[in-house]
Amino acid sequence: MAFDKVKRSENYSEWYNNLVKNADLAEHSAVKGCMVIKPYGYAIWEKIQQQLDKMFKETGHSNAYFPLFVPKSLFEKEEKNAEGFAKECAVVTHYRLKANPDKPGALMVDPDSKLEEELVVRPTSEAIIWNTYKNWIQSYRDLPILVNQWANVVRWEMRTRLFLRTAEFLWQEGHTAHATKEEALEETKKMLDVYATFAEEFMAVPVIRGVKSENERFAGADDTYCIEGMMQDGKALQMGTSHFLGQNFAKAFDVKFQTKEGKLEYVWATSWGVSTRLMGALIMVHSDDEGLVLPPKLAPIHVVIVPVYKNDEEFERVSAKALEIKKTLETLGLSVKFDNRDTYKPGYKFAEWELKGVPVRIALGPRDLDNGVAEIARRDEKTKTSVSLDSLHEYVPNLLNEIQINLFEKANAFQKLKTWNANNWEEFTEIVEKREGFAFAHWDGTAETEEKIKELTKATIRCIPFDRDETPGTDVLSGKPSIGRVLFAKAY
RNA sequence: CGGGAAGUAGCGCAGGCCGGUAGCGCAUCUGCUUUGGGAGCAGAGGGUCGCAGGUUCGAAUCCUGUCUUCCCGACCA
Repeated sequence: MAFDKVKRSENYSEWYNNLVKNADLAEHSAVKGCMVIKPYGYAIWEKIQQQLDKMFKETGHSNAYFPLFVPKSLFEKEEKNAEGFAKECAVVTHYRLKANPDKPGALMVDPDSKLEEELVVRPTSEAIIWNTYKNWIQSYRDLPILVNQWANVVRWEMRTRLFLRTAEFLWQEGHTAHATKEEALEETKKMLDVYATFAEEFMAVPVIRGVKSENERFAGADDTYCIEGMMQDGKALQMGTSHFLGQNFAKAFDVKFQTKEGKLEYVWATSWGVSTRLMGALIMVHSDDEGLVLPPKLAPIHVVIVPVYKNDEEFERVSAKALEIKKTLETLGLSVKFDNRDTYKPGYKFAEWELKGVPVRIALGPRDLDNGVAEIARRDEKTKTSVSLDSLHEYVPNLLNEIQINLFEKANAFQKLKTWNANNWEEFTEIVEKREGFAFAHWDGTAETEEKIKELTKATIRCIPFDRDETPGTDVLSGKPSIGRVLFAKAY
């Protein structure tokens, strides 16, 4: 185990990279831009999946699975969507290898195995799904269709970072079909709320909900809703999107249904997704120089028990009590690890479990047993207290709740601290470039101004918040009239 | 995809200019002593120097190509 000591405040991106590797979350693979998610990192992703999946089911959705490959002819049907993704698609052109006659032991693509039609490796699944939905939908009785899939997708990125942007990543994509525009809009909003609730209540990350500007909108959508979180370097991270697709895909794939009145109409669509990028957010929002800090609700291990002892006899004594505590806490639904490795000293274990972000540590030694207590350390505040053994079954669950709340409140306070109204260009550049935070500023609503601001400062419109200040004003750059403030920030 | 840097033991690095067959710290293994914040001592094991060519009697070192990573830029539904 390596314990790299690059401080968060000194080099944020190096700190992030080291943390991902040292906490055993993920590593690079032999494939450019693709990562290996290691067991501990994957365990966190599984917690994320389980909770989201539950929330999807509670809102009436079912899981299904669609193919990895999309025939090019289907992919290109919805023009804007195809255009948007064209530059980053992996394409399968052949289906066979053969021995290379010039190089013993080497293989080559068999030129005789060229596919009649190229297959696009899905960067997203709208095309294959809408081609399928066409067969599923005849009448209003077939609607709505509320389907989600957990899958991998590929986007050929030029510059990658573990979890934040990789060529292949894991995500879920919901794809729904509705009889009316109102219902589809309601679905779009509902799923964004699911994401926001998940981010705030489970990841302990406060998010700003809003609509994307036309520039930032999903290609093929009429509207894209999003949640945006603030990382500890003041940059924004898009943590989830929900798209109102209008009738764009229904028209492209000719998906019509017969209404009660017997008329044929195009169906209305939504799609929504979150990805392994959430892992990046989780890491960047809470962690510190000691390593990962996990909110209890997503921690694979809630409590680690570290025994302290001098000899076999003491170990036996401490061990017996530790196992008893483990059992008690597990009965309460907690995940408890008893670190009884004899090959490491307590101090080493403390540091290791801190690196891995385990929310609560219980240290237990002979001295504690004599006093009927255990030493409880919380990862978020790095404080320690002695707690009576008799009260652990109440103290620990309460502490976990407190940590969950504390992490959200700290993140929330940080976000508020680093968010300002920018009333003129000077203030705007000061906030975005020097103070490194979020700026609520007036925007004239044009793509030109948006582009220009991006060119000058690298800040983009993260979203037009749903609950924005709608006091009219003048654009921070162009001086033209604005009907309300929008959220600007540098983004990942 | 453009500019810069890097790749040598599991991890972090030295060696490279001036070619002679590889070293340090941590980790690992064995033994003893240890164990309340990253243990000590003694001994041991582990590397075709990213990969492929080339120059040379001889290449980690020089040359060419290639792959991967990092930083900056362009791109990022």
